[in-house]
Amino acid sequence: MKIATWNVNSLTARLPHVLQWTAANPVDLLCLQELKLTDDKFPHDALREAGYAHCAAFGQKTYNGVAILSRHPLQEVVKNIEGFEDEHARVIAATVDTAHGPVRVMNGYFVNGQEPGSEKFAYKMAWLTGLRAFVQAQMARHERLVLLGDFNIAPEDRDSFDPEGLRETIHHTTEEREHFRALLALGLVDSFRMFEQPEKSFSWWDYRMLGYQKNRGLRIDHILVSEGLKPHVKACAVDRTPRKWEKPSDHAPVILDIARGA
DNA sequence: ATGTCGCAGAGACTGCGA
Repeated sequence: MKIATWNVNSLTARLPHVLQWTAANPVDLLCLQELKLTDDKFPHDALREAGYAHCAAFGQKTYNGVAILSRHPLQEVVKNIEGFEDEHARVIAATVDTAHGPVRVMNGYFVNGQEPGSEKFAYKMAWLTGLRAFVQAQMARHERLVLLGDFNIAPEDRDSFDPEGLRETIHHTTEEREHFRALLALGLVDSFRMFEQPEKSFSWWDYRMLGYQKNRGLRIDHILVSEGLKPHVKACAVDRTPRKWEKPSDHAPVILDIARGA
């Protein structure tokens, strides 16, 4: 079974990319962030034709918005963080049945935070604290759990094209990295780091300054798996292919491969 | 230091968020 995450930076603008990518990569679940559309505009028909008959969407106008596209039925859909009031649509969770039992999938568009010291950074910290409590509660109920999405955190120096020059700037601060480690401390594993990866592997590149062409990127899109799921993980990789297409999202998809049966 | 996007509400560009 394959599960992917992709910040599409507007599903309206990127629907052709999603259809082209899923045609070549028919993953079982595709978790999207930054839909930038309301639920009444969600393209259910086009996605059903692409094989995703079971979509759970949580959108809003202009900003944010997340969705889980699935080839299999979804159960127990939850929107946003239980116990944390939020005006933004940033989290959607659902359960999918697999050959080795149910898997809980939590898809998040984490707060960007703009700049350390800003109000938006304070919101990012509060949001991360709220998310952690919610993930902990979900983990208590779901042994096999995936937390994935656009974390807007580069966890380590090797996840940034310029760790020295960008030290303690947004995505790189000690506080953000401590939040990331606190999520791992709940019993989650960064599936990407379970495997050998190319040097300078990133998932996001700025549209400006030829960021992609110069590989000036960050690894901020992650797939964390619970200990109960870890033995079944076969692979995790970034697919840079759609970042090279015309009018791309600034993010590339990350794909997790989980063994069937087991 | 921002040379890029996408969106909204205007008003044929500007501001915002990333």
